[in-house]
Amino acid sequence: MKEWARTLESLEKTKSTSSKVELVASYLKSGDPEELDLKARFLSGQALPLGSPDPLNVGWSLILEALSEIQALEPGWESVYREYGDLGEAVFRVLGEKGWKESGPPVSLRELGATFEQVATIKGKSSRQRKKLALLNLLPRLSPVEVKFFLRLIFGDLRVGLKENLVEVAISRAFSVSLPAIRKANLLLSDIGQVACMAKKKTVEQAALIPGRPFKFMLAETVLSSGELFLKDYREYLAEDKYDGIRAQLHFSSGVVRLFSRNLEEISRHFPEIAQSMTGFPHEVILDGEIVAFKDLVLPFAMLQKRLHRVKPEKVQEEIPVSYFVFDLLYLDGRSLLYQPLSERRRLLSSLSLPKPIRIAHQVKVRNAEEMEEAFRKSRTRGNEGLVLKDPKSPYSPGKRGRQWLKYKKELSTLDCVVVKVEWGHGKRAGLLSDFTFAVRDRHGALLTIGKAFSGLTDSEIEHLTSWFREHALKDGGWGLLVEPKIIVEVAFNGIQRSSRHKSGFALRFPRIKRIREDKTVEEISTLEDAERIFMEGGR
DNA sequence: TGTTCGGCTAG
DNA sequence: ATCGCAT
DNA sequence: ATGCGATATAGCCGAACA
Repeated sequence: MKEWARTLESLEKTKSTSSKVELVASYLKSGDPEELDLKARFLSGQALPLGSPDPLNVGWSLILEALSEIQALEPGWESVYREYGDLGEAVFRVLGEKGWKESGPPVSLRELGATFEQVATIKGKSSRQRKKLALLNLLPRLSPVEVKFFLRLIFGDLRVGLKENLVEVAISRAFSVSLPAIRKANLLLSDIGQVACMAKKKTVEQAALIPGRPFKFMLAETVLSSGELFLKDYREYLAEDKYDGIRAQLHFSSGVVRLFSRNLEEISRHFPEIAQSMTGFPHEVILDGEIVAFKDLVLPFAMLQKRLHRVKPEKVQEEIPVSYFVFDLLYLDGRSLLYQPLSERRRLLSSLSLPKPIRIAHQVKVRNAEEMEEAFRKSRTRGNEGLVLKDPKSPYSPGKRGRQWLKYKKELSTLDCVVVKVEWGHGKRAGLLSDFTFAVRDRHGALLTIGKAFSGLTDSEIEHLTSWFREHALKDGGWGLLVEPKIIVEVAFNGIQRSSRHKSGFALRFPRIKRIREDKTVEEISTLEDAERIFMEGGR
């Protein structure tokens, strides 16, 4: 682990992408070749292989308990935490301060990996204690830097400016295998460790799509207007309804149905009606689509949410039935279709007759802005969010968010809200008040909170506002400040729903700050009635 | 039985 | 989702 | 212009715990 932590320390200090890649490439080539898979995986911030059956189930509270048992948390550690906005960094500082020395045999990456897998399998009574014991077996044997990255790895974010994408680049560099070949192998196998080993053995070309084994999903980018799509040359898009549900990949092979969610988790048992319907289907297929709550009509996402993660879905199966709207066919009877153009995949898809709760996604061709707007309106009428526009010639490029798929959604009206509470940020936002709770007013002028947002402002706006908030604090709660209701922000969002979390009785879905309204006063902000109106209009 | 925690989903 | 940096 | 990394929300469920 020493070498791993040293490498991460160097990465943390360098901004340049090319130096990072160099560092990682030489680290991958050095040391014990038996540990190559773990090196690649741990550098990507994954404690467990993607799609592992059991998660770690280790979080803040358990970590804090374990740390206090080894006396790693001196009184006052919280202020150190606030200074750096990162638990790993805070513990690193505290341990350094007290001259902490590790003792016992050093921890190898192999042992680290084995511990993670063991921790994941621990379940049942007193599992918390047993998980903690497993962590305590390692902690005293780690140096302060190792502890720092050990904790960050558990949280799944190393915060050194390197993610799996750059690890792929480094693998390509280290073993002189072309980057596209590495990317392709990784998307098919979803195992960066295995890909690193194959690169070393020069066998990446053997990576293939395997029915039953999930791979990364193709994602879409957002477009704001129909105008921007048809400005340039003549184009034609396939416009599909954008369903508001959960994305899923269905594999049907050797009589077995497996459904996977976007993070490659197997979710088959949560949707038995989909799995069962495929019994006896005459083709081997891999499908891509969206699982939606559906009862004659498409139901809102909130309904589907009640079915998610249910161990006994039968209880709600009748009340909240689901449909699987399929929009892509990626594999058919022994043949991968990933590199076939979308139009061809779609043609083959339509030729299959899929069983009942599985349906084919609504799709039309659009050639100009008018047709696109028309398709958009119709999609909304069917209860869907908008459109996904696809280039008919495009291959299926998993893991890529490219301009080949574009999503177009409705702009919901915005609300002007006043900021009443602000909280300290984390990581690079440490020391900045970056997280705003805001309110609307009722008819008596009382301020009722309706949401919390952090994105949408530039760094300099946040910096500027931080000093303003410091000067206009009403109360310091440690985690942040209650502030004078003077800063008005225009908030955009994707939906509004009833909620007990906020005093207004509503919560916004995906709120983000559009701009600061310097021209408005608190008397002029949006009212509870405004929120109710948007709610009634079907803001969901 | 109610509460806390961890993890998952969406954009 | 958004911003900002690196290339 | 593009790719990548960093920043975080609300709601819901189940499992473990008190």
